[in-house]
Amino acid sequence: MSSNNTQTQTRTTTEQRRRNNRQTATENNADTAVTCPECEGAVIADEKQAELVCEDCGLVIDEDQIDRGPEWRAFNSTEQRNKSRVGAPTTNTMHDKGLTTTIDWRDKDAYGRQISSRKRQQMSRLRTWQERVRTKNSGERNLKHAFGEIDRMASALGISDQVRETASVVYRRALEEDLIRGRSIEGVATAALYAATRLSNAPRPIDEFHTVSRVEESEINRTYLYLSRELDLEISPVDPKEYLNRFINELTSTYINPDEAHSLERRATDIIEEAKEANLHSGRSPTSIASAAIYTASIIEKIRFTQKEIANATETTEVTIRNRYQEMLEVYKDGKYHIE
DNA sequence: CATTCGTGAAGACGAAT
DNA sequence: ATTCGATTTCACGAATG
Repeated sequence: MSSNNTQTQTRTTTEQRRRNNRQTATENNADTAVTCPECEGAVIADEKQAELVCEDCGLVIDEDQIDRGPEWRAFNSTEQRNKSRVGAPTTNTMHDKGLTTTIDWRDKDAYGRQISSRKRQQMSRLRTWQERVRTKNSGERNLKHAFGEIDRMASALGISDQVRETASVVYRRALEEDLIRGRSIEGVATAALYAATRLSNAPRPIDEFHTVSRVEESEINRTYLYLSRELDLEISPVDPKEYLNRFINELTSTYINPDEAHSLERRATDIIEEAKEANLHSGRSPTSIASAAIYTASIIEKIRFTQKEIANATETTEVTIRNRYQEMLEVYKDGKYHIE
């Protein structure tokens, strides 16, 4: 809150100063009125087209001027009120875009004179607080950026608000524990979102995140492991059943009716249970188990899908399905289900 | 012809050293 | 830090229907 205030104040004062400057500038212009070299008529400045034009004969005196005036378009209600966006140019090279004040470390005044010890002490205190405000701002900015990313990715992947919330909490904790240093904001944001889906028992295969996040898959994984270790996130291994819903929806929405989808899912759930009994799941990737179970279910239920179709819908490959589904079928045959 | 099946090479990962 | 073993993926060709 208070940091926000400081910032807006800084901005307003800069703005006012600019505005004053601008006023004196136009006054100066009026004093040294230009006349047209052709007809001696008055020259008017067309700021919109960045031209100096003679009012009488239309001669263009000077063009391609830079328009230093305020922008008169309004982008939000605040801007609409002041109809102005002037201020110091911002830079991305500084974490606060250079909008905060910087206090020199030298104990000199503006004329280079040594300042009194009392002033020196005051300056020292000011520097301390300035640094506090600045770093607080930096953290806030970091969060803002990260939350923006999280929101964007979550929208793209259709992840629920509740999971986003969790992701934000994870990210905030990471920031507080200084785990971001040396890592990209986007990387940590992605990892936090991935962790959140795991924490909320709504896991997504990690490569889905890669499609929306510019960050390499390996980095997402690395950062995720780091976060979960450092933050003691208690994340249980993914149950392949968690994937069934999504995968089957993905697979069936265009092909078959909801009833068939349901029986497919029930059967696949059954198969996974059996497979777990037989310890077929340990060491294998949960997505493999899920997709192989779906393929097996599709055979049993006689709702055939090709391995290729399932592989596409489940972020695995046909080969992996092949390698898994036969042993699943074996186990399942010896269990409740008997096929001819 | 599409689908399924099998294989070897290569990469990633975890556990062990 | 390296090594080893299991898993997954890729690219390919053969078998099947």
